[in-house]
Formats: sequence, C-alpha cells, structure tokens
Amino acid sequence: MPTTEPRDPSRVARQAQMRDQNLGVALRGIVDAAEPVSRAQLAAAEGLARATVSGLVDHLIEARLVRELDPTPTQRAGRPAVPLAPARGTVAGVGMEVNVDYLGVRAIDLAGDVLAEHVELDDLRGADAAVVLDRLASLAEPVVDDLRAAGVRVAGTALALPGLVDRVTGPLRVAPNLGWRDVDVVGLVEAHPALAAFPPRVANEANLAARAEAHARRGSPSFAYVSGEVGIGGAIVLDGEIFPGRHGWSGEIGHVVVDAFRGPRASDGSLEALAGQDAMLRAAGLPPTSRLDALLDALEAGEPRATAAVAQAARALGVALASVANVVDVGEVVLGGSFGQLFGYVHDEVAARLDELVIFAPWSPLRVSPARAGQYPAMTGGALAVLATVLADPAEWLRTHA
Amino acid sequence: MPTTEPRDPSRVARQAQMRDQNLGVALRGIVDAAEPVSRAQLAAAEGLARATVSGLVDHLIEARLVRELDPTPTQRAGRPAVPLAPARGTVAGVGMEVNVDYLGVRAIDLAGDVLAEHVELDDLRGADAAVVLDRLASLAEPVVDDLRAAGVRVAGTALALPGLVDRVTGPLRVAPNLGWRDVDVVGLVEAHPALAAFPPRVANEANLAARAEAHARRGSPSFAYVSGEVGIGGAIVLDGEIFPGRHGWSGEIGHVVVDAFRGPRASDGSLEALAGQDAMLRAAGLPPTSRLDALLDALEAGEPRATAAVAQAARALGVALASVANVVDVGEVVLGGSFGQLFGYVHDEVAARLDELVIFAPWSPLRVSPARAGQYPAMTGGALAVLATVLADPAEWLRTHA
DNA sequence: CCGGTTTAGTTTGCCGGATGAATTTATCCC
DNA sequence: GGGATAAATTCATCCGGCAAACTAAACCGG
Repeated sequence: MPTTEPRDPSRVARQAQMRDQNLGVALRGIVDAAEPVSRAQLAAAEGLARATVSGLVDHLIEARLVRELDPTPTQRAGRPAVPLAPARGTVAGVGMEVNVDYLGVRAIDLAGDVLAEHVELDDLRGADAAVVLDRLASLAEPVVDDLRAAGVRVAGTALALPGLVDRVTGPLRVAPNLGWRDVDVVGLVEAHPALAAFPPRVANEANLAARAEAHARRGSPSFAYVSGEVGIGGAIVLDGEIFPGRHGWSGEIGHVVVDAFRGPRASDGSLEALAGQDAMLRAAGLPPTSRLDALLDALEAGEPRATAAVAQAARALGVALASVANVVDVGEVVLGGSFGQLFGYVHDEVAARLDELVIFAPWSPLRVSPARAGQYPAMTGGALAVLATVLADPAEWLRTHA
Repeated sequence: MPTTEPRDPSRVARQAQMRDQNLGVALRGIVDAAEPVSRAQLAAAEGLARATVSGLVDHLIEARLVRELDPTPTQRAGRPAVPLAPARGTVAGVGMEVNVDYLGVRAIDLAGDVLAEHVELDDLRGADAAVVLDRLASLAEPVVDDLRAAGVRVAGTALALPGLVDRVTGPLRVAPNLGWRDVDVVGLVEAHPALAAFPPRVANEANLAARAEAHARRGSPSFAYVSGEVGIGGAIVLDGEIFPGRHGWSGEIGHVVVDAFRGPRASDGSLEALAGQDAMLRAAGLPPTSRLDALLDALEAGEPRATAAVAQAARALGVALASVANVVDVGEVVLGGSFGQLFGYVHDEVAARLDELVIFAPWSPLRVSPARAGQYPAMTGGALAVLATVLADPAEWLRTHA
C-alpha cells in the first residue's frame, strides 16, 4: 500500500498529535511490510519503545484495522512473535473509472484484496456525461451496498477519468477523448442517492494507474509512468508517492512536444499526435475504428507498415520520456496501457533514446519496464488512494468515521 | 528565507523531537515572516500556546538566532508587543560558484543580508578543475576567516556548478561547458586548509539560483526556472521548495528535445542546441567569441538576423517550457540569466507557446516573468541552502555547532 | 521432566514538554 | 489615577513516550 498523503511539513508537534501520528506510523509499518511483522519488529524498525508500539497496536486491533495472525512455528528460542497483518474485509476503498471504452468499479481492502468488481465495456466517446456518470453510479451502488451489508466500512470512493481534473474540488476541466469539458463530476455522481454519502475523489486516470503500479512494486519506487489508452497520459512517481503538481494536473506526457516544427501548429508534434492510438493505427494503414488488437496482429504478422508505425511512435515516446527524465530525474520508465501491450516492440527504441538523450544516463542508466498492476489499474489506484487517506491519519479517520 | 530541507515524512513523533521540531517551527515563523512578529502572533499563527512559544523564543534568542526589536509605538491599548526578527551577523551561510566566465563567493546571514562577497570574472572553459577550485578556495578563505574573526558562526558552505552534481555525495559528474567530468569537487575544495572544516554542499547552478529566486519572491511560489548561462539549466520550484529529483539531477531543461527529427542525432534538437548562447550568437551572425552584450546591441539596433535568431530561440524555449509545465504542472515560468536579460525580446513568444501548448492554460494561464534574484543568484542560493539546514533543525544544529 | 536461556509482550513509575488559567507587565484612554 | 486591553510569564496539570522490571512462551541440555 502506498504511504501517506502529503502533509504540511512545518506542522507543529503537539502532545495529542504525537499519538495520532505514531498510530499512523504503526499502521503503515504493518500495511507496507512485505511480511507480517511483530510488535517487537515494528518497534525496532520505527525506533519506538516496545511498550509504545504495544499500545498503538492494541488500538489498531480494536479499531479492526489490524489483525493478529497465529504465531508461526519458528525454530528459535524465545517466546514466539505474534505476526500482525492488515485486517481483511473491514475497511474498503472503492475505485471507479470512466474511460473511453469501458467503465467500472473495484473495491479493495487494507490487505489489498479485491472485495468486489464490476466492469462494463462500451464505447463512450462523445457520450453524455450525466448519463454515463449515472450509469457508473448504478454500477457502484450494489457494490457499496453489499460491502456495507457485510459490515465493511467504506472509506470513500475515487473516480478515475481520462482528462484534466482539479485535485481538490474535482471539476473535470477537459477529457478530449470523451469529448467532455467542464463537467461537475462530483455533483453528478453524488446526485445518485446511493453515492450521496460518498463523494468521489476525482483524479486523472494515469495518475491513479501509476499509484496502483507503485503499490504493485512495493518499496517506494520512483518512475515515470506512461499510460497509453486512446490518448496518452502519464504520471510521475517519486519514492512511491504520486507527484500531483500544483493543481493535480501533472504528468500530461501526451502533450510533450517532440517535434516543434512538424506542422503549422506546434501541437501537431506532441507525443499524443505522433504516438497516440489513432496516430499509430493510421500510420499502420489500419482503419481508425480498429482496436489495438488489430495492430498487434499486424505486428505479429510482420506487416511492414505496422512495424514502421510502431517504430516511429516508439521514437517519439523515447524522446518524450527522455525529456521527462531530464527534468524530473527519475531512474525508471514504466509503460502501461497499450504501450504495455506493445512493450516488446517499443522497448529497444525507447531504451536507446533514453540512453542517448538523458544526460545522466552514463552514471545511472534508465530502466524501461512494462506495467505490472494488472487490468484496469486506475480502478485499483483509486481504491488505494482512498485507503491512503485512512493510512495517512487513522486516528482522525476513526474519529470521523467508525 | 526558504523553508526546510525535505524530511522523512513517516517519522515517528517522540517527546524529545517535539521540542526540537517546534523550535524549528518558531524559528522559521520568525525568519519567513514579511514583518517582525511578536511571540503572541507567532503562537496564534502556528497554533501553539503562548507559553510554549515564549520558551522557544527565549531559547532562540539565547542562541543568537533571533533578536528582539524595540517595541514600535502602536496606537492601541495593551502592553506593546516585542517584535522578533532574525538575528543579523550571528550565523552565515557561504555560497560559492564556479561558472564558465566567473567564480565567486557570497556570505549571507539569517536576515538575508550580504555580509561579504568576492567575484572574479574570467573565462574558465577548459580550465583545470584542481586549479580553479584551489583559486576558489583562496577567494573564500578570507571571507570565512573574516566572518569568524567577527564572531559570525559559519554554518557551512555551498558550491554551485554548471553541471550535473550528485545530491549528497557531491561528485561532479559532468559540466559540459567547463569541460569537466567526474571531478571530486568536495575533495578538491577541502584540500585547501582554510575550507577543510567546511566541506561544501555541491549543487547545480540553476537549482541554487532558483532557490534564491524563490526566496526573493517570498510566500512559497511554484515555478519553473530557466537559467540561460552559456548552457541552459533549470529547476523546478514547488511551494518554495526546490524539487531535487532522485539524485539531485532534476531540472535539466536544456536537454529537453523539442525537435526530434532535426539532425542525425536526436540531441541536435535539444533546447540547448537550439537556444543556447552559442546557437543564438551563431544564428545572429555574431562571432562565437562574442558575449551576450553583442547580441543585445544587435537587437537594440534592430539587426534582422539577431531578431530572427532570438525569435527562433524563444520558440524553442516556449515549446520546451510548455512540455515542462504539462509534466510538472507549474503555473509560472521564470526566465533567468541571459533569458532574463533578453526578457523583453522573448516574453511574447514564450507566453504564446505556453498558451498554445499547455493543456491547462485555458483554466490557469501561465505567467512568464523575469528573474528578480539579482546578480549571481546561485551564490545567494547556495548561502540560503546552507542557512536552510540551520532552519530545518535549529536544535540539532546548535548541538553540533554553536 | 526441569531449570536455564532467549525472545515477545505487558506493567509501572518517571519525565519532558505542551497546555490553559492565573498573574504580572506595559501601554492607552478617560 | 483607575479601568481596559493586550503581551508575556509563571505554575500546576496532564498526556504520552520511555526504560526497566516483570511475565509469558518458546527452546535446549541434562
């Protein structure tokens, strides 16, 4: 599970906050651990006294955020440790997504297990926002209801969208590939009575997908994530944290210009214009209505136009990512979405461009790897984003919810 | 003064740390304030009890980090507040810089006043690193000695270099325009006996210049900074903090590629290749040995080749900055160094390209402004970086120094 | 089987430091 | 000179982390 939300760094230390803060430290220590840890290990890892940790853990267990496992038979002397693990099925984050050809919901608990999931495939280009969001809410309603009926506390919902979304207030500014502009997404979702109590945190699809990717990789990785859907989105991950930017609009790698002098408008040379799905299909001589599978088939068959199209796109992708790496100093590039599927065809070119263009490559070569977060990573990332609010300050969350 | 160094966010809260942390909060509250604040104001601003703040402030005064000013005659009833201000001339940060045509030292105290300064102009392209750094140390030696003789505690030194420098360990990886590569800068500076006790924090020139710029703008601004020296450097500033990246190599805007298909090598289309000082002079038909002044004269005279050269460079600059803005979501662009001097000639084109290419421009237009940090901002930024270590944890600093 | 050893977890008294209320100090105003 | 008002200090209280002592539950060697 990724770590905390950003917090005011110059915060004063108070007595009361101390407890709350350490409760969070303990919970994150348990949830982030690769293996179940004992109270004693946790104390050693965080530098707290064992007595202190015991008190915190008792609190977390009582709040059903943590559970004790059966002691594992060890061959060592001494009283066996009680392994601690995140509780299962007690708290859930709900991630929702509307994208160009599907929409869906996924609920995940603190242990990272998927508790429920619903996805519907459909072409939503140009669909009416109110209709689509009502349909999404209808999809989410039974999920939320079932969870609550089963005694699962729903910590909140998140909604991933393929566009520019304000970080806090959540209006969708523009989603070019859906044809949406200035949509009050939160309001439309809340309009559905079942979700009125759970206003979604809205965020960009690629940013949430990157969060899922960071979670899948454990241990606070840093990378630039590229999400090839119909458009090209992206995100920057630093030490396991999504880099949100000032308004939540960061990571728009698709709008990086790699060829400023290509057409009359400089945006004709943007990465999305050169390596977006439509551009690749066109360059490969495939009908614009076809899907990525058609391109993959053509590549498999060794079709020269398809090969050339993907090579050209890979060059643009590599150049754009090199610029990103030069500016934000990330050591790894993760290709997701369609670029994940095309990984074998684009890896070498992307790696070569990074090697050539990133100024620090001689001292810290960049890795290029495919996404591992599974299907619909933005739904997972949305659920994780919700759970991260619980992890950031469990005491506060327990006071307001629970 | 800019705020703290980044700190481990998931740190546990301890009793002992609480005092130290609040000491830092209080000190930063006083130093960052635009006007002198009283203990009571500080307590209200930070949400601490007045009693607590009093104790902290007493500690800071005793440590000569803060001083009390004379109460200003106010027209209100009640006991007049004692204004608190950063102490002057008690602690200094020393910023040093080696750049392509100058090298120098500047010492600054907590109040932001320049206590000492020495700059020597010289063309250092291709000069031997050991020789230059020894010369720099000789320049810094009397500055440090004089400060110490005057009872000023020297908090440390920083060294700005026009190249890629490792954040912590500080070897200079490469400085293309100096012709340096893999230089143990810290070791060479420390070799000078006067500086043996003050190993410099080494950092990129543009990153430190951006720190000075952030300081000059108060109030935690966010912007992308471009430093046009002989090469083109840059930095990202978010809420007043320099964004260092994983290794301290961030902000290399000069290596952003805006025209991937220009030459045989993709790097022929980098911003530095298109808008660096050499490129502009060449395009303007000026001899490569000439300086920026010659270009400014030609522009002033309406010389068409010069105008065209700068227009072309401005286009590349605007496109590169648009890519940066799309990726890191900054709302302002600050042009420093030669681009600061050329500001009047490049502003419109840069602003137009940002407006055209930055996807969020319709909702949050980007500002383009010239740098205000004065001459040799990297020296100032280096000194501020040193002082920031004091501000980050004054208690710790007092334990180890003082 | 039993005492010694080792490690995990709990109990307990202590202590640092934030806190709020009360107090003192310093000014303005009538 | 006597309120009124606000700043700063003093003081008793309380919270929570801490170290040490203690209990619990395993292993081991005889």
